Amino acid sequence: MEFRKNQSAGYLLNHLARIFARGLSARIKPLGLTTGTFPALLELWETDGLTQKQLVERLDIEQATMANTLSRMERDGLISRRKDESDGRVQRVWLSERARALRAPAISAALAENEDALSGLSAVEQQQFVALMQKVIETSSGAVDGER
Amino acid sequence: MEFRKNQSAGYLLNHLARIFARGLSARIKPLGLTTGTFPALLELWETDGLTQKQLVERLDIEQATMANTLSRMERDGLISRRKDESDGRVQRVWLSERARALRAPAISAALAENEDALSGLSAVEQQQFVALMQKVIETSSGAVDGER
DNA sequence: AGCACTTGTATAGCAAGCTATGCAATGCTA
DNA sequence: TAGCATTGCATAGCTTGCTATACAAGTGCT
Repeated sequence: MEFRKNQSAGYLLNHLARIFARGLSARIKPLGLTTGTFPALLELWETDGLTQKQLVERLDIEQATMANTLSRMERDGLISRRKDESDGRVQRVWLSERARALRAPAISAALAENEDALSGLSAVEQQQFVALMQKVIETSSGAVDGER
Repeated sequence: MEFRKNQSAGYLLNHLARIFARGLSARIKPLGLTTGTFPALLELWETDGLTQKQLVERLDIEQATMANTLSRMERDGLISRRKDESDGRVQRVWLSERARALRAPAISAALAENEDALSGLSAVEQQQFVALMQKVIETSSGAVDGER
């Protein structure tokens, strides 16, 4: 049985994701942010007032995880959740002033982490890498419509 | 501030790692295995009797996580941990017969998941993708000596 | 209108990741 | 040899991911 962990995409992806997450976590910790809040914040910075369901769909994250993440974010003063006016089941998520103020430093941290972690690749290789990842995501069953 | 999540390596890696983990998890569940046990099993299938510390180093996983994972594996009858003969602090990890018997089906599952998830890439692109990931790992501060 | 079905969200539980801490064993130095 | 520093591992706690379940609100059908 021929199996080499460093030839396995699944193994390498898990390892890389952990490396990046550690790096990002260290950079955003001084901002009082954690990695799990980041994707949600990215969406909300673009469009405030999204429903939890919209976040779930856009980010391909399970509903229960999102509910828990949003609870923590509300606990930490990043968001508030308010019931939608026309549908009593729906919660809309609104950013706090604090969260809005964190946009620039948080994004700087993420860009710096990406730059740092990819510094061993040439500019062309970096583009290739990103393009290949995009393609795998688009062609996998986990694809989220309109991911861009 | 120009930030697009689908241009961010960190974001894409987190997403891909989750997609692969979901797929692998579903495939190894019937074997009674979970994704976190997989890397440790891979190492132990190659070399039985490794210490926890060796596993931690080889896999770039934090000691506490490894201790907990090994506890669960022992609970599930996959391994046993025994004190080293010459150093009272050291625990050596030994595979059970059950774990040995799971090697072939588990590796088949992983190979199938990789093949499936990467099916949208050509053979050349797949090689490129793996090579790029290897390179990022090797050049990052998370590199593990002799990873192969 | 009443009921069955669907939808959106919260909660419980487990795994897997990390940081922090504690304790026993070992190694080093005066 | 004794004291201190270091090492290996277990445990606590939190976050982040998933599956499963429960409940209320909403929708659609008869």
